[in-house]
Amino acid sequence: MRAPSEDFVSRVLDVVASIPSGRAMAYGDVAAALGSRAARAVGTVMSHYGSDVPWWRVVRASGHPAIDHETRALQHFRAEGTPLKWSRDGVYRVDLTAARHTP
DNA sequence: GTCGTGACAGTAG
DNA sequence: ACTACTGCCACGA
Repeated sequence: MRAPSEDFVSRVLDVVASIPSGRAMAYGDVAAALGSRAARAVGTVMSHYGSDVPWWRVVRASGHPAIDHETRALQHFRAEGTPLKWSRDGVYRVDLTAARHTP
C-alpha cells in the first residue's frame, strides 16, 4: 500500500504517467482514480507540474484537449494513433469511447 | 482561518 | 452547436 502521505501532486503525476500510449483519460477520471472529485485541482497541478508527464493524454470529459494546447496535443495523438473524432470545422476531440483508459 | 483562483464537470436554456 | 450558472476540490496569499 502506498503511503497516503504522498502529495496530491505526486499521485496525479503517477496516474497520468501510467496512461499507455494511444489512450487517454478525463481530468475527472484521474481525480476519481485518486479517490477525489478534484478535477479542477488536477488541471491546476498539471499546469505547474505536468511538464514531466504525458499531459496530452489527459483531456476534458467532452474529449477536448487541454485549453491552449490543442495543437501541441494533436501532434502526439497523431503520432501515437489515439482515436480522434473530427468535426467539419477542423475541430477535433478524443474519442474517449474507445481511448478511455481505466485502471 | 478566510478568500480567491483554476490545463474541470454536469445541467439548463 | 453555443453560452451561463453552479458544484466540487486543492493550493497559495
